[in-house]
Amino acid sequence: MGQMVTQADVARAAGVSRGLVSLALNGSPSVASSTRERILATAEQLGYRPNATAASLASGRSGLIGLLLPDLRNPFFDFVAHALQEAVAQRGMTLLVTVGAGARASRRPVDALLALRVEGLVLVSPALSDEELRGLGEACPVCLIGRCGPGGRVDTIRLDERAAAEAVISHLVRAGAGRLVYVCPDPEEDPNATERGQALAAAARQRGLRLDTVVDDVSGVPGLREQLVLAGAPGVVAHNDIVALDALSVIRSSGRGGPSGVAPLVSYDDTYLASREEFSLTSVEQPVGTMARDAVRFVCERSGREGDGEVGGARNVTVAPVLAVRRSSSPGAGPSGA
Amino acid sequence: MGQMVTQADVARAAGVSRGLVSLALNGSPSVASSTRERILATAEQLGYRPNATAASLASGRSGLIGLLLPDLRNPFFDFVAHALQEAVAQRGMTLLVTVGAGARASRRPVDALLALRVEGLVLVSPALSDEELRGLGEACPVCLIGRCGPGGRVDTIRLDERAAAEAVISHLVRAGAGRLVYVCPDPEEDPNATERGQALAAAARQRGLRLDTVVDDVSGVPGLREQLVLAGAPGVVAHNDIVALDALSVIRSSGRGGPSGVAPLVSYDDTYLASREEFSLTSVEQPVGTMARDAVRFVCERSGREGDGEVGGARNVTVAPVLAVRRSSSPGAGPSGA
DNA sequence: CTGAAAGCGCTTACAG
DNA sequence: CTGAAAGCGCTTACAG
Repeated sequence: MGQMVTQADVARAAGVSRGLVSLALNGSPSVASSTRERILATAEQLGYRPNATAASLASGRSGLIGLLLPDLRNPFFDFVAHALQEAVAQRGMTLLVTVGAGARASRRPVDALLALRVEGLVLVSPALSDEELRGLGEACPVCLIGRCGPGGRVDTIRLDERAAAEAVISHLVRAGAGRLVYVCPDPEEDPNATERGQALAAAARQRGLRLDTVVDDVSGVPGLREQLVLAGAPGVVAHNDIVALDALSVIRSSGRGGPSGVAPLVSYDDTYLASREEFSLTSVEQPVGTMARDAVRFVCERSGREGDGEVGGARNVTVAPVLAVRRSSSPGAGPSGA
Repeated sequence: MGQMVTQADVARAAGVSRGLVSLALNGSPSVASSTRERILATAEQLGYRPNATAASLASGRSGLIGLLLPDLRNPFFDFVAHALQEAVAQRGMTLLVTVGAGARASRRPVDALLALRVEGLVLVSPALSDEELRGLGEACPVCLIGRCGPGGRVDTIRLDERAAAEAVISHLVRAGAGRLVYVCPDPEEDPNATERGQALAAAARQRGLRLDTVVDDVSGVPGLREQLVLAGAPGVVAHNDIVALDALSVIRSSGRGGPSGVAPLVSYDDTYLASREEFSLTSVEQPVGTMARDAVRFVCERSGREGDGEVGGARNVTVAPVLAVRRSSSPGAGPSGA
């Protein structure tokens, strides 16, 4: 695209040195405001566009924070991205998003981010191994959201799974569930499924209840259908709102003796899908804003951009769940959508 | 994060010159394979990580393609991002995603991308003015998806709105609609709403049918509810699948005399939401794969990376719609979800 | 097949 | 308050 105009061009046109242009453009207080004005006007007029790669190379800081998302289909990630965007923009930095699910597909985007010398990396439910994550943590400040900590220098922020499981199960028991079914995606896709399943199993066991796990895959949730025909309606826990939609349609279509589902359902993430009238899903809400702010702060502290002194080992923060109760867990009220 | 190891470090350790390391790392054929092996091994062992910003500065090409998405909530954007990702990866380039809806919120992410010297910019339904877009087109190869062309050097790829409107309206007429309602988001948010509305209005007018437009905002779609109580069920056109969900719940909840909605509904984008059993939306499908491939090719041609010679003025490509017919437009069959 | 050298556009001490 | 200069890590003709 033609030749880009550089600070040198601006300096020449404004009759000052190259260094001064840089200072003026970056708002250094040690530039006379009259000079600054003139330089800015010249830059504007010449159509000067800053070159962030050159600045990054020279200054040693890119002002970039990288985000890896498994996909862009789950509205929960929209929450997360927006919240991070805000925390990042507030620091005058830029958020770069890349997408990759699974270990293989995550590697390339992450490497690209590292090559751009991001000052921090936020990974949401990454499918990378603990060992790989620790390795990343040595190369760059890393904070995980929604995945348990691999150790090393990697910080993590996640839901208190134990408390969430407790809240979910006790709610379902109150709704009349005598046994439980956990519907989760392929654990390869969401590494957190294993941990969540264990927390739920522990909470169920404590009450002497049985918990079965079924996987939601491309063929739907045949396992759930089988569970529903057994005696006694189970309480159903969906790993997230997306999975919950699949579970919900199985529940509704297998409703024994009535137009409404009989099995109470609870899911996680509390996205807009959960609050939609036709689903009205009881769902575990996470304080995404806080999580995002902490994540950005953590990586900035590790990069030396903020805070004082060295950050030592991994920080593992856990946030309290809030159960947003809706109709899916009180089938008596009957779902709408009919 | 400690000091990163550079090519100079690798050169020293391997006992070769700095230039040779660069050539070896980039797979230049003019490096003896034995030498290359040794250099690669040394780099690996030292934990060398390429610095893309330095490479970009030195070579004059970043290998980056920027994508601006309005949000990450609409599953259609997941399609688009994945398809672009594929086309970009195939060229060994990297896709950088940023998010911003509205003119104001789009500016910063776009500037950040430009500062990183992306070799091309793909903007999905951008809310920027024609003038701004033409300006961008002077600074960088730009391709718009789903928005009409601003002229200048900006290429565009979009649905053939005339053909789509024709297909949608004739389908609704066959489904018994005697008048029409178009449900769209705030045109500030999706600049394509205006154009789509006009295409629909033209198609309706040609049949002597009336088309009213109602806006879907935070308060829901009160306008649609009013329309539905008027005499004669209208055919409803939703601007996209997200809007369609809102429209659908209004239609279902206002069903006069039966459990199923009476107004046939058609939407655009054909995302997974449309194909879900409980919605079963008739929706206009777009060939996203082709669109993405073309978009990447267009910007690469303009950047001089591909093709021969200069690309002149704007190329405006239009793609044929395909109507995926489902139950929402044949209310007689009755929606599920009961 | 290999090396020495210039330069990409910027930032930043260091002198004045 | 301003300027001259070194250097960030890499790529790439240009010689050998």
